[in-house]
Amino acid sequence: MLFKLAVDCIILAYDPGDNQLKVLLVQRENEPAKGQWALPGGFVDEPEDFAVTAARKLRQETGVTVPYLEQVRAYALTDPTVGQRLASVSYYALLEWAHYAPAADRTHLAQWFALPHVPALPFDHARKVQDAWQRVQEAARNRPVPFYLLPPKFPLNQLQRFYEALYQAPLDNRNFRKWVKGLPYVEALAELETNVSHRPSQLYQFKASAYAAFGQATRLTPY
Amino acid sequence: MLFKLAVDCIILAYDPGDNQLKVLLVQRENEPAKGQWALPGGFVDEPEDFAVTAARKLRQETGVTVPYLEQVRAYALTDPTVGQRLASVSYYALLEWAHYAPAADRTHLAQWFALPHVPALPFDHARKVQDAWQRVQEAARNRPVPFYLLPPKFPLNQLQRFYEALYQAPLDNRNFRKWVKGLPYVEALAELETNVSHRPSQLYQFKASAYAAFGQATRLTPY
DNA sequence: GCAAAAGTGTTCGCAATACACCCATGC
DNA sequence: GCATGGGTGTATTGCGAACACTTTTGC
Repeated sequence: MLFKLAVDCIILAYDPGDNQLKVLLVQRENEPAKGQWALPGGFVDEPEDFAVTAARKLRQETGVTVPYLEQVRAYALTDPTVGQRLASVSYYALLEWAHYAPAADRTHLAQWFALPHVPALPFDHARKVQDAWQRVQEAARNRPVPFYLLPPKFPLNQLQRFYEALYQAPLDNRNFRKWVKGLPYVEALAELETNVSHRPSQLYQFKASAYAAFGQATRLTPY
Repeated sequence: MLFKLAVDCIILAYDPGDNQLKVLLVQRENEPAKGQWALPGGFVDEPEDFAVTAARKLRQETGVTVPYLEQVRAYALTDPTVGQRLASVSYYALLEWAHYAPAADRTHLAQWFALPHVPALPFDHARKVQDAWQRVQEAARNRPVPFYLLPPKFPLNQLQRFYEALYQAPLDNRNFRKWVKGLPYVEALAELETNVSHRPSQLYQFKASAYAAFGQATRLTPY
């Protein structure tokens, strides 16, 4: 028994404009579900690792090049209208918001949607988005996820709002700052925001070098 | 491009005899890797969910019926000698040691191997075992994994040795017992071990009813 | 001077860790 | 009575949680 194999990409970015985690969707140009918003992806049609296929499809459809893709899981397509046997493997990627620069030769219209407000999605894409989101939440407990999603320099309150968006829960500002200051891989810069109509915030950055040693020892998520 | 899709099963059980987590392997009866120990599994050849296929293959090859299977992830088979495109999806299951009762009509010789000492495995099976083990370790942080692996009645020290086997790390006996006694879903029985040449241990059991409420709140893993 | 967001300390309770000896049984 | 594994308590420490006001800037 043979299968067509599809890959789906859940591209996530943190929009500092409205402090929301967003997922990139494309408008389908073919049946089924033509015209609807859906996850970018496509059928595996080259003898290469699925992640490579996923990155290529993503590049074609959205014009975005992502640095890496992390597998979420495989799904047996349950749609009873498809006669042929189908399976799909989904991947998530974390993208810095400012790096979103769709190439001109993309084949689909792409748009960001805030995670708690994604539109109704065809097939099992809604579930895939949920699964991926949950995986990122879990990943953030073991790895420095915000490193991939925040700009190189950021104020602490932005980091806090990122975590609030990721876990959809408010955090105590003082406890949060206390926690961050204990982290070995976040360092303060001697630089302030400018041109804001309120007290300017100090900027921070991630120290990539300090990551390697951690992951087990220090707590990576805020309270 | 079409794929043959395989499923692989990582069946885990806790052997109270030597206090080790073990994985069930079968001896391959066909090429490639004929005669070697490998994970039970096979090609998906029916239009059904992969997990169902996995359970059926498992039943055929080892004679074991497992209550459920949990997906680990999908793999693109990287073996360059296979001309045809192959993918595989692996599943793990947790089995109570005493429930291992292979049916007579099984097609392969099956044997348990202690997790830290699995033999060299063909294909990418070694990696699959490692991935599955890690997933079980993670699952134990959110779900009552020992419930599936220990007998209905067990002494506390057996539970401790299970956790020590799972995480390959020694635990402090007094702290462990203190922790267990705080769990709402482990209850002491008015029953003792018998016929042991030392002080008999008290038996405990899991209270299935108390699981539902937890998973987030109470810490599920020992120190 | 006012609006808007940044930044700052302390207290309390509990959970995590470390640690050494007595107990009950079979032989 | 001795070998074997089962069982017990306390003190310390550091982290998680709760909580309200002052500071700096642009306009």
